Amino acid sequence: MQKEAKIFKALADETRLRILALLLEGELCVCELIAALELPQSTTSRHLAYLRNSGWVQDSRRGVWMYYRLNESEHALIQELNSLLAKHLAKSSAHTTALEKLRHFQKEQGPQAC
Amino acid sequence: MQKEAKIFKALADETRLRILALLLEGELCVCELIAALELPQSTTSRHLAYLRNSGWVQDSRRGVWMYYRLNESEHALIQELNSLLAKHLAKSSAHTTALEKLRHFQKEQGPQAC
DNA sequence: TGACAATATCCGCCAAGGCGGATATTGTCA
DNA sequence: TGACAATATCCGCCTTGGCGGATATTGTCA
Repeated sequence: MQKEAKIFKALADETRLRILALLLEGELCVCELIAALELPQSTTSRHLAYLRNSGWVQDSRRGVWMYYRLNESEHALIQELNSLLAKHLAKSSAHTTALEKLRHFQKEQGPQAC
Repeated sequence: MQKEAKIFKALADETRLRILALLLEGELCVCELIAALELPQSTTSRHLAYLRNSGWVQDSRRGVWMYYRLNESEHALIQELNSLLAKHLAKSSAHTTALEKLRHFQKEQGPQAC
């Protein structure tokens, strides 16, 4: 049950919920997340580290860029929670405006123009 | 998304997960929870208040006894999380021993022998 | 190699919330 | 009403973790 508490702790913060909601779209680079969330770089990076440590996301480096994606091979609870998040966070206006920011950033500058 | 974060915050504590797992069995009196969890009365009561404030449980007084049960009429997310909890916490040994403690207390002293 | 860009980590500060003993509240019953 | 039992709340203490600016790390490319 300790493991489960750790998994839920990661969800007990609005910024991390927003990050997970964005990652449901697919893999994203840190600079894309910063642009979509409109948060300072250190804050964004700290939350990503938290999500990594609690088993929610995986990272992979590609040159200077770090890409984060939802962790596919983790605790079954995480997988089922992902479905719930997809269903319940998508409606949120916080999420749709973040998505717009993301699309705009991707069009204007592209991921490699970070 | 703030609402969702509040819902998940309630799950971000092992004691509260244990309480919810017990309440999946049905309505319980505070003294039964104290016996099953083997926690101080003030600690137990505080967590119950937290669960009440975050929409997870309802209470009802019956004489001197306060009974707590899962809140049926809340956010859809809570209902779906209840199913997940039932599936994922039931296996935990922390839960099965708490259940034994509960059964023992109910047999030995009964809820009104608190 | 040196400069730069992307990211991670460090730092000091602060609020939320965990703990359990002490106290207050509330309902019951003689 | 007074005593008691069940529960809630208060209190002081302490840890976790939020924040964002400053600094360290790491990879790239000329």
